[in-house]
Order: sequence, then structure tokens, then C-alpha cells
Amino acid sequence: MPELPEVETIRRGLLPVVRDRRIAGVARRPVALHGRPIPDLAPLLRARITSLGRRGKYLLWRTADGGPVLVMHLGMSGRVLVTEDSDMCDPRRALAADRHVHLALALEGGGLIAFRDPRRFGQLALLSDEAAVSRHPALAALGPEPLGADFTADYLYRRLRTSRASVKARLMDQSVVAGLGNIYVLEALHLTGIRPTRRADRIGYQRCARLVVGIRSVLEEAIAAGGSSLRDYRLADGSLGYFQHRFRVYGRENRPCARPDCDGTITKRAQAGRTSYYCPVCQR
DNA sequence: CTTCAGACCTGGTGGC
DNA sequence: TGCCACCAGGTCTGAA
Repeated sequence: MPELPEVETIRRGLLPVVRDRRIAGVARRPVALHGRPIPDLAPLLRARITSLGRRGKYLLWRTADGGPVLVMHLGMSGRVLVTEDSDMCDPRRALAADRHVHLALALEGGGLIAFRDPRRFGQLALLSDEAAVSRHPALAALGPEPLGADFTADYLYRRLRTSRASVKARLMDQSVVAGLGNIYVLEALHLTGIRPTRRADRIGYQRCARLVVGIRSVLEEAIAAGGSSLRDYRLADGSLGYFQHRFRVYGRENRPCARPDCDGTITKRAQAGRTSYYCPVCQR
């Protein structure tokens, strides 16, 4: 899936296209996404999109006058497709043309937004207003934004010191910090010289402080690069992100460690049902 | 309580 | 070429 940098890149690319556009037609496929049916989209009809927000890996489509909010999570394989082609503005046709498109919104004046997710691990919810957004269980459970002021060394130290789980599992827990996934956790841990398998409660304050800085810098660099394109992911305009060329550890088993003064070799191993990559020499 | 394996899905890849 | 096992950016559940 898109992790925070990919979702943020999509948000930035989409915003100028959809802002102030009115929704002229809607269609949904009768399939389950993340085990739940796609909500009725009728409340979106005639609504005007005013902003596109992001919280963790969630995209929030807001509409004018306190109207409904579409909450979208891209799961592992979700994408948002946009076409400004005025011929392609029938949402039902968009669903018929591609069996992995599960939601389509036609824009007044031409153009179409489609949510495509082959694996169907994504999530869609339509909330009636801002109050419902703050009550949404998954959103309410999210920890601080890693690029926000609340994500501090004090905070992270407090959240790590009480857990015997691995630091990697802890950082991937969205209630600790919102938006990190497998790739960026591993990248940040390499940057800060911490082994993914290290127990969270064995990490001191100074290392937490470095981790906060490292997480921020990895995310900022990735956003600047337009995210990472592996498999499905594309920017809003269909182009590719290029942060994957800057990976220090992810997918780099048996390659030399990228740290200049380190002669280690990147190791791959299964951890908590996922794959971890790290340098056994400089990550402790 | 916390932690972790398994389930949920499809598609792409690499081995035989 | 075909078949099959395995792997993939995430999240939730239930069991230990």
C-alpha cells in the first residue's frame, strides 16, 4: 500500500483537479471492501468538493456547507484514477470497463474520479459530517502525525518504553504514529542504526529522539520524490514516484550497506508476518 | 492486558 | 507454454 508519502503525494496531485468541483453522478460496485459493503453514495450527489485532507494513510474528501465526508483508505493496492476527458463521465461505464474499479464519481462539467483496488483491502466510508469524522473508530484511534508537532521524542519514548514488542511492530502500529508502513519504518530504522527486531522498551531516550528526526527526514524526502512506485502505485497524473531508487534497505538483501563507514551486507528476514531488511553490522 | 499468526483478496513473478 | 507456490505498500480478529 501506499504509506504516508504516497497518500500525501496523491492528495497534493488530486487537490487542484477536484477542488470546487461538483459531483454530478455516482456509482458503486456491490462488493465488499475490507469486509464491508461500499456505502450508499447518494448523499454525495450535487455536493461540491472543497478540500482533500489526509490523516495517516486515510484520504478525507470534504464537501461544502458541512456536507458529507468521504473517507478513503487505499489498502495495499488501491489507486485513485482521474480523467478529465469529458467523454468519459459516466460512472456506471467506468465500473463496467474495469472490474477492479469499485467506486466512480462523475464531475460536473466532465471528468471522472475512480477508486480502483484489485485486492480490495481498501476502505471506504461516507460520514455525514465533521462530528461523524471525529467519531470514526479507525480515525479516532490514530496516533499523532509523524510530521506534526505532537510527534516528539518525549512522546515516542513514552509509547515505546512500555512495550515488549519489537520497535518495528510498534512503529507500524497506527495508534503509536499514523502513516508508517513496512517500507518507511525499515528505512527510518536503518537511518538511525536501530535493528527492527530490537525490543521497544530497550530503546533509550536519545535513540527515540534520533528516531523522530529520522522518521521525519525519510518521510519528507519521500514526499519530495513523489513517493515510491512499486507495482500499482502511481501519482494522480499517472506518473511514477521515484523514492524507490533511494531505498537504503528495503528490497536490498545481499547488497552492501548504504552507510558510508559500514561494510555490512543487508539481511532479509521474516518478522511478524512481514519482511524486514536491515544491516546486521550498523543496526543494533 | 499485550502480542502475534492468520485471514482477507488479486495479480505478478520465478521455478520447474 | 503451463502450472503452482510464493510474495506484495495494510488492517482486523481471535487465540495464546
